[in-house]
Amino acid sequence: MKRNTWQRDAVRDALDKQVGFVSAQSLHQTLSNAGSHIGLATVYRALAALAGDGAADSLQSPDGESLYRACSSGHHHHLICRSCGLAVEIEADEVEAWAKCTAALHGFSQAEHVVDIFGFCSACVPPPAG
Amino acid sequence: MKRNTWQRDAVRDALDKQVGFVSAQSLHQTLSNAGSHIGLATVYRALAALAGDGAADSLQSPDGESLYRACSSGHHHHLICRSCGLAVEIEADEVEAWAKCTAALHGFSQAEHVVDIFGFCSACVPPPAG
DNA sequence: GTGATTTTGACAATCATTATCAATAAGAAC
DNA sequence: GTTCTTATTGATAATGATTGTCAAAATCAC
Repeated sequence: MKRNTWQRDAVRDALDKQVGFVSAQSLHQTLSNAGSHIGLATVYRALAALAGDGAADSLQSPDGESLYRACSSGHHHHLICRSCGLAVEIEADEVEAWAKCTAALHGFSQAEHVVDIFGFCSACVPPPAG
Repeated sequence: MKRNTWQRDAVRDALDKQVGFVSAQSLHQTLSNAGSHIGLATVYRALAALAGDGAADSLQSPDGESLYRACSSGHHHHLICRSCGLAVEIEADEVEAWAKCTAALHGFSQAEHVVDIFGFCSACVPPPAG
């Protein structure tokens, strides 16, 4: 049976307070700074559990790190600022339909899609192109 | 000045022969098995260079590994089989337009998008749904 | 409270990737 | 062809995120 622990709550709460996506490492730092003595492995486990339950979204940063964010509900996508981490949830019915259709057309089953946009938000100065 | 080496050619050739996406590690294995004494770090460098030149596509697997594939040209997306690695290049003008528009709507600049679909191709038996 | 069992946490282990740096080799100049 | 400059290689160490281990602690049912 699944048990409730203050650690899991702490992770959930901390994730809720984040504006954008955060790594497990970073969230552990945040919790530690706030005085919590939670273990790093526990943060990893809690985040994985949240993601599994659909209570959190996870994605891979371009650097290959796993990032997490409190998830409002259901399946959706994001527009993520490379600089400040700001994440905007995107309604993408259009893309959902396209993805489903494309997968089916090619005979693919159990298709999951990764659709995210990384860029610089209006508040962040983009570095010189080139 | 950029110099030509057999190592770079070997990596390019090996990548061309692959059906789907491969990791740097895996490509290095392949080359080694074929009798090549190329170094692992060199494979990483060559792949990064190819990706930088637009001669290869790279993406992150759900496990956080960087995968590479010889790239026909331009920007496109993929439908990737989790089992056999088969990758189908997808024309996604629709999604391109959507991504560009969405980023602009929210004031994002220098937007890059990640759009890939992972699933099981018709030749591969999907594991029992959990 | 008691007991069965899940969960935690410190640390070791793993794994992909990157940095280091002396040795090598490509290409230019002659 | 020889010589020189310097980009490139490769063996290995270093890094850094993530996962495994397992005894100790905490949770929930009773």
